[in-house]
Amino acid sequence: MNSRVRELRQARGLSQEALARAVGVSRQTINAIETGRYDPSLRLAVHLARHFDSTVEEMFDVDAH
Amino acid sequence: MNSRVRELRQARGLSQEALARAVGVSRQTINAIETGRYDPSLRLAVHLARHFDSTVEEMFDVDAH
DNA sequence: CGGTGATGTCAAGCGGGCTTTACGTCAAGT
DNA sequence: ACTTGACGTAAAGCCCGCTTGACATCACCG
Repeated sequence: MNSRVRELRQARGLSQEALARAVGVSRQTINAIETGRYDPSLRLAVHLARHFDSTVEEMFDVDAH
Repeated sequence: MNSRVRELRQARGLSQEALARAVGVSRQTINAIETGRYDPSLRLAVHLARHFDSTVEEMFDVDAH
């Protein structure tokens, strides 16, 4: 699933680790989502969207691939 | 996780089975989500929100419980 | 050159999301 | 009384989301 996590994270100058701590998951989880290795849970997706003042629909492209 | 799936489904006069078919999952999955036994995946949550012309954030209360 | 931060990825393990199959209950209608 | 539809739930099994721990690479900087 494509997402704008990396784009938004970098736009704010955050490391994967800093974002991971901010949303309560491990650094590897953020990396896996950014590299498309797996999709976040609904809960994590909402937390990520909130963190970037966005919405789930705007941040995650459920239709890609 | 609380959701408005049951409320919206009933408002449209759909059975769990009809909704399940519409969003591409089993009837048991819809039932489990409505009864709070587990949370939908991000993909399914988006499909459900779309089906009801709503948004993920409006349909699912990630903070409940 | 040596150290540090950021990133990518792997492996093992746990629990959860979803499936199929299968029951049981209840309401409504004939 | 019987059937039918809708719902609730259980069990077994598969795959995925997430964890910790570990290792490698690369850029940058003293």
